[in-house]
Amino acid sequence: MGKYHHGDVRNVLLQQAETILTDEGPSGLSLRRLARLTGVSEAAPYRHFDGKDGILAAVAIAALERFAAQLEAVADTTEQHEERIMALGAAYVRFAVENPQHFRLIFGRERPPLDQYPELRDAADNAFDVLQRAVTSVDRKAEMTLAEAASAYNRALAAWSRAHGIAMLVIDRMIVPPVDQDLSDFVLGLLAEDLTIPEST
Amino acid sequence: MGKYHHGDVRNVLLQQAETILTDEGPSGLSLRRLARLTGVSEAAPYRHFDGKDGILAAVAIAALERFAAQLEAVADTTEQHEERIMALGAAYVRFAVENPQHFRLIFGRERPPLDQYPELRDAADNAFDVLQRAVTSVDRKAEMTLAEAASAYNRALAAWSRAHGIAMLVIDRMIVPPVDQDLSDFVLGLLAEDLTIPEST
DNA sequence: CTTTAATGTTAACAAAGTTAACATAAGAAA
DNA sequence: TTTCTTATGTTAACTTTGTTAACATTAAAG
Repeated sequence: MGKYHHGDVRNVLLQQAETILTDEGPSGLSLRRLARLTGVSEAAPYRHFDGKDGILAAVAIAALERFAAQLEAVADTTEQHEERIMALGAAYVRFAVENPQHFRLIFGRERPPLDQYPELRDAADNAFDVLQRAVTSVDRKAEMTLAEAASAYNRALAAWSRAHGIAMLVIDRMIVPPVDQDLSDFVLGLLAEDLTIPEST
Repeated sequence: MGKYHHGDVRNVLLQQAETILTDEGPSGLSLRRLARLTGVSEAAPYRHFDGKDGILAAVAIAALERFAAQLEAVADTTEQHEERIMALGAAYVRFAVENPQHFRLIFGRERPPLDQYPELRDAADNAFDVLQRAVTSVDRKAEMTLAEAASAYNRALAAWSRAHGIAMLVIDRMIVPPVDQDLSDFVLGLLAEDLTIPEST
């Protein structure tokens, strides 16, 4: 009975972990259950990953790479600067809504410690670099004064935190986007919203 | 030996749970450890709470009440509408920074299900009502047209999500507030930041 | 004083993460 | 080919946790 060495267990485990995580989130992912579902012994995953955090890190890295790629695609296809900021915000929220568990894994407390998984740290840094480059228009940085650069950085933080807040509140169902409106339009509306007091007529 | 009935175990448990949660977060709070630290048998907490979720719910309710009280205090002492929105945002972030674990408990996945703890749901509803009332200036609602009311609601969502995003990214250390600046000033700066493109000089 | 409800206790169970000890397969070295 | 080593699996154990059941004691109601 060739139960030993059934091929690339590592990838099958990762794939299965991806499925479980999508359905039940990081805390619902049990290594033992994962092993059983994969049809392998309960200790087998430890041959391929550094325990549970190791698997979560691997899934998080893959998620961050998809996230970064989607953001970059949007940034690359949007010429106008302001428009690009908005489009990035919408893409950011869209990723969160379409991949809530992955989004939570990327940002939440279940994320393995960055300093123990250098590749995870790199993946995270890269994704946020994409954001920041796109928002601060790095291609013009050479011409910027210090004050301009500082202002650009603040604008990046503002844009990021707005998108992040919307994403979080939506996936936590504290905010329910209107069903009769496109998600992007809803997000763009919130991003563009101006908090200064409207003129009293 | 009067080991039985040492007084109000419930409150001692709650207090101890509060301490543990502050240090280690909801997932670090183990019922058994809590019982041991409290000097009571490991099953005793079940006499006073509906399991782990019950304790978390109790802590979350208390936290939400403090949260709401702090927001309300700020809302009440700020006259000007725009200024009030900003001040609320700063207070929102301040609570998160000063009580990161409680903030996470209120919003995160470890929060017990609202539909199983009606008091928790009430506490949450109340806190967000305080926010929304303050932002939409409910005292003028009678004079509003439908369009104005919709716009006010959108402004409330925008303000909320901005504060929430800053709060989350700061407590997750994705954003590190400048050490040489007051936290509120930093937050107010981000809230006021305008994403429209700056004039090219 | 008796009865009962509240509150504690100990003991057990299942599930999870993890590690150790052992088994087998595959490939390198002889 | 035969042997040695490494990678990969397996089983079995240990610890911690959440939870419940069965039993004990106290406080209060009747």
